[in-house]
Amino acid sequence: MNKPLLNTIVNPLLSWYYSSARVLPWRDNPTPYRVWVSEIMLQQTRVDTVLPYFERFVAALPDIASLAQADEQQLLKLWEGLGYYSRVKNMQKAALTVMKLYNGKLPASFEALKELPGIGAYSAGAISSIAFGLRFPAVDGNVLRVISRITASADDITDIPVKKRIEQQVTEILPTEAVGDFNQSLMELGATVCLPNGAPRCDICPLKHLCLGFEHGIAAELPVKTVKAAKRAEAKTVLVMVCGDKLGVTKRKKTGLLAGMWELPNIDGALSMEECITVVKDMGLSVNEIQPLTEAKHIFTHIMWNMMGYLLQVNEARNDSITWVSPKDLKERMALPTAFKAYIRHYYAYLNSNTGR
DNA sequence: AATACGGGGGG
DNA sequence: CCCCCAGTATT
Repeated sequence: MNKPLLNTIVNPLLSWYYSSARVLPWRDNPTPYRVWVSEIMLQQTRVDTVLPYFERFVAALPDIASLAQADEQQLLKLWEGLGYYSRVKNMQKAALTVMKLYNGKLPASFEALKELPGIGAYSAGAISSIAFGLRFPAVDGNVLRVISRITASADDITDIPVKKRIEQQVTEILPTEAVGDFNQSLMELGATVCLPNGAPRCDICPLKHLCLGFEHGIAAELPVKTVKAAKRAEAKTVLVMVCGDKLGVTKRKKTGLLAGMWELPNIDGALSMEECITVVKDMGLSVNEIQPLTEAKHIFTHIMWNMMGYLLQVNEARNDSITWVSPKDLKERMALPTAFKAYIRHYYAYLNSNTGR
């Protein structure tokens, strides 16, 4: 029913895209591998954040074969700070499948791509259209917002059927030529002009003359989304344990939050200095000095960590659970989540204050 | 249909 | 603070 309206956006949008699109490294040389890597990195992540990660990743792992055989810690290190770490593990699983089933080349098939771990409807459509020129839609948050505004739709875009309907609407207007460019033009408009949070730049929009949301003065009110659940708060006590110039780290379990990454040893709850000393002694370590550190907060999508920390100088002892690492190894090898950044800083500050003596 | 899963940028 | 982001997998 909106097809006549939506059909009219195709040519203006493509023209605008060819004159105004940002220059991005994965657009320069859109091999299937580079498009794949970029699309996975861009899941729930802004372009500016991705740029340095993308260049470093494809330089270290230039093809699917090298990704397939990479060490997991190397993968996590390349992804360190980018978040949603299962993305890179799923990419490696997919790379192994591609080596086995498709002779090391990504299949030029929407259905086959969507079967691969980490590739859902959006990413399969993006790779299909951008890397292979196949006529499939790539409907991300940008596109849901742009289409909602153009059609003045107040439907809740968190609703699965609504999302399916918009995918269908976009499918109907996909051009036969330059389908990848068209999909990107919709996203590009959403990312640079049809901005979220009630801040669309209708003044500079190439589609304002045909946008129903603009015509009715409700573009800023759209799209409609249901609110998400509140995040829970957790108290943590983080240990910055130093032995000589080495730092004590532990590895997180294989599943769940920050799976498989290294971290500073930490205990649930806010421990007093005395409780902290007891815990560390129970780990088989002897404490020479202890000093409370500043509090820190880290906010995940669904959890908030309220952290207290202690700097401890300890003697090395028989202990299976702690790994002692040099500053160099910490920097070059260990993948640490951003949540511990505040306390890692205390470790480096400690090293600096010691070299002065 | 709801929840788990990171982190950062901008109002 | 709150919102949202070139989403996917699991329950």
